[in-house]
Amino acid sequence: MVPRSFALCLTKTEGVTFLREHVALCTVTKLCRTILLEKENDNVTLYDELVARGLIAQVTDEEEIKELINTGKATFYIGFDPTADSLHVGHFMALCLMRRLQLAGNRPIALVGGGTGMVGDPSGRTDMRSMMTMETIACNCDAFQRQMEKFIEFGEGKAQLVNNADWLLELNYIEMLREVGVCFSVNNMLRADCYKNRMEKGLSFFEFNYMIMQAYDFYYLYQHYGCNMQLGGDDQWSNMLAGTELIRRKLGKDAYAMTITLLLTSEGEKMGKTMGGAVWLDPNKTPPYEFYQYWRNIADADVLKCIRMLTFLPLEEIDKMDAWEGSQLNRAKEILAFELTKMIHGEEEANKAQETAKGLFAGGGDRANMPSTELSEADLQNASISVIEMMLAGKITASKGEARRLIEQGGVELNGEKVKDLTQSVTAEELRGEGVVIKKGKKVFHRIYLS
RNA sequence: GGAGGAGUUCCCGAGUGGCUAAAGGGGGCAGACUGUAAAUCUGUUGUCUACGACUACGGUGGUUCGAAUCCACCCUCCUCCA
Repeated sequence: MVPRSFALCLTKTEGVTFLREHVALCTVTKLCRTILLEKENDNVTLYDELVARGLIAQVTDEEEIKELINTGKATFYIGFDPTADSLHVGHFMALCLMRRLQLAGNRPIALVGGGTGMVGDPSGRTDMRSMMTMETIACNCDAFQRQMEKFIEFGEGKAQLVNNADWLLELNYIEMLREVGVCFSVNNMLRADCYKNRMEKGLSFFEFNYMIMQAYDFYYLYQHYGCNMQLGGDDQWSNMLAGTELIRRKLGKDAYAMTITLLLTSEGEKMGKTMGGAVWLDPNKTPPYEFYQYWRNIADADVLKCIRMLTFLPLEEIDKMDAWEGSQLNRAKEILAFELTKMIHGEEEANKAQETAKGLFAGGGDRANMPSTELSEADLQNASISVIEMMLAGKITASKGEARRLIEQGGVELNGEKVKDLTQSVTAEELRGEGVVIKKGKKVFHRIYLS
């Protein structure tokens, strides 16, 4: 993957979008606050709500943590490793949780792993991550910060953003060993789940240290920011325990850890993966319409779980949906897709995506917002272009061979008509204005037009 | 440091000189059936200027009319011994 410089990512339109989204989010924030207030009146505490939503996987000390977060006394951190130039839906849950906790008065610390990113977490991995350059990491960290600002309020007395490069990079090896290394038992570390599947394939000493670095982060934040709790994905459990353990040994103090249930599909796979890779939060990497469609196409078995875990809809409302069956669930998918798109891209974009989808699947419809590709005269030959060429230009297929195959199998439509001829093409005239719509399979619509 | 083993297409994994763009499975994509779901059945799954050509079995050279298959060196990983 080619690292994109952050400056490049921020186009003028994105700046506008950003503002718009931010406004939309503030509305959501207000809404959530009212919901939460209502909750409090009903004597449903934050912790209970998190449990009811199925968000909590493991905790180190349930009673203490309950007390801490319900009373807004927690200062907690979540780490994000800068492995890409955008957050994806996997991070989304963590962001939502931060927000939930922040709304209840707790102080979030978002930690970007500029330092740990230099090593890479072996958890849940069967092979070593490729090492990233310093520049890539720094650029990714910046991008993360931008995106997080949409969800969490940063500032004095509010959420804070830290980068562990600030303290990890200057550590001295020998000092580190003497200070921290003595607190870890290799025997114990090897028992950790996250290393188990690496025992077969091999685990380098380099990666083995990841856990220690993460533990050190917690230790550092505890001392410098009064951070008393760490949140993370369930796959982080061992790394997080290492942190509480280190704090106990070095400082004789208690710190807590809580893991978030990993969002898996009913097939047991990590949510948010498509053939094109992850589902990103950055509209340039995953356009709102595609984002919407991802959730719209979710399996029956996963809808309610997602609504419960990811949206801010009141629990009573969700409980009602629980009774929904069969094609009624289709409605639930629509709600899920809409709510999430609204949270990430703003209400306006969510409406657009929904209308576009409805239009397309009901036939005809509004062409303006579907994914589209603009061609120029230079793409044409003799004032026309073949369907195969257009599919390639619109990145609907990866190769001409694939496009051919699809046409042969009857999987391509042009303006609602099945394409039967491999050489079929359209003229420049037809491409002007609205252009033409190519449909691949049942769900992929793409508009091609001439500038 | 020593001994042995492995590296094949998106993944797993067959393949020991031509019949191999490479068995089988998984995954993906498409068709039928549906609810933009799942399951099932069918087809398909390197690229292209497409009855042909080109690129591919860790890397680089070599042997041969011909190499994923044989040889040399190198790289990476695994297992056992120290």
